[in-house]
Amino acid sequence: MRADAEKNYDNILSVAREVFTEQGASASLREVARRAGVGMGTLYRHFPNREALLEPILREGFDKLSQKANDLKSASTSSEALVLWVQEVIAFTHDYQGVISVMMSAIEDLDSALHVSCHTLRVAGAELLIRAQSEGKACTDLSGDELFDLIAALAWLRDQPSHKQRSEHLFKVIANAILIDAKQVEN
Amino acid sequence: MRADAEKNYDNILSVAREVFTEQGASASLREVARRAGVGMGTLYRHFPNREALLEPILREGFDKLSQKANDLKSASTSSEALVLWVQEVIAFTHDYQGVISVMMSAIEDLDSALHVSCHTLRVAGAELLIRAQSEGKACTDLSGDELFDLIAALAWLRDQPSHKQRSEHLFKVIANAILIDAKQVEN
DNA sequence: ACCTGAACACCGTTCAAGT
DNA sequence: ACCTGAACACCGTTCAAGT
Repeated sequence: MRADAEKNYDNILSVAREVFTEQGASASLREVARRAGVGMGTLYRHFPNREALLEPILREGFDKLSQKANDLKSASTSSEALVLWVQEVIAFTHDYQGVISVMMSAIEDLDSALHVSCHTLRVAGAELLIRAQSEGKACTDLSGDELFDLIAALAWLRDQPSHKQRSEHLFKVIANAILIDAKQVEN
Repeated sequence: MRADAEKNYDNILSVAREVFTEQGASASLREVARRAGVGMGTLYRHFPNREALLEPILREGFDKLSQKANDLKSASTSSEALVLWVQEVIAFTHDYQGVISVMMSAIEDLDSALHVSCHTLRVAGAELLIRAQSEGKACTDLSGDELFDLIAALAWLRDQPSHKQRSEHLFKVIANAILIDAKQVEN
């Protein structure tokens, strides 16, 4: 890549992170180009669509979440690790409002630029679930895909104008539904 | 209202129902005006915004759901009534993809044309919950508002491209989490 | 009273023209 | 190679002009 192109690429990306954080994952791409001081064609040359632009931004966060999953495996009990990790994922998606819908579509769409990273994230969660299940700490009546659906539903709820507090209580209700025997997730 | 105006009003409404069913709750209003054969000004005169247009359409469905809630009170046990009604609500919102987000906003926004109908619907659900709770069939650890949040989260999940089957199983997992002692919702 | 449709300010996406 | 920005086809919303 030519030096000027690389500079544009990096600049667009860092502006996009800003704009998506401020205005959510469906913010105007024109606004990104404007703030980055490049023409629309330059943006489209580097990132052919919105998902291609979200990909490097989200992947960075997803990688940290996968790392976190590994850390939790050694630092916590299997059920604690599961609960804490799910909370981390929800908190992360909340930084880019509306991104959870994009992720849910990407996971179904093999051609999406986001497909691989989203799939990888889901696998990281499934591993924590399987670990808890094998220790008899989580319902075996739940698949990794279903766990991800639950995370998505809770993340969506967290994005709604309805109170954050309710969403936290519901998180506990659902956590207690999928965990076995553990002392109840404290109120 | 003048006769020609009333005719336009009715026509716009029935076209809107069609379009929202086909393309979801955020379908193009221009498209509605086009299909109804009226100018944009006419549409805006009768319905100053999208929610005003959704209101009569949704209210009709909400009224049926409230009726259904009453019917279920006499026809079923309190826990069955609750579960069946929640399923009805989810099925209804699925007819207008994306409408659940609009409903969630409207319930927070006192000025929304949809506020009253959404609030009423939530109260109907809360009554079924309270009834089940008073008979010891549902967790007392749950408010009517939280029940509605759960319904919304499940409805959102149902709208995602991810499999319908998973969303049904998760429904059972969550139903069993909020009901007490009842024989498990069958698989 | 009520209706029409052009006008305005946005958007995503493409592509000829420039360097 | 890469960039620019006008062009195109959409959108929601408003409003002067018509009946």
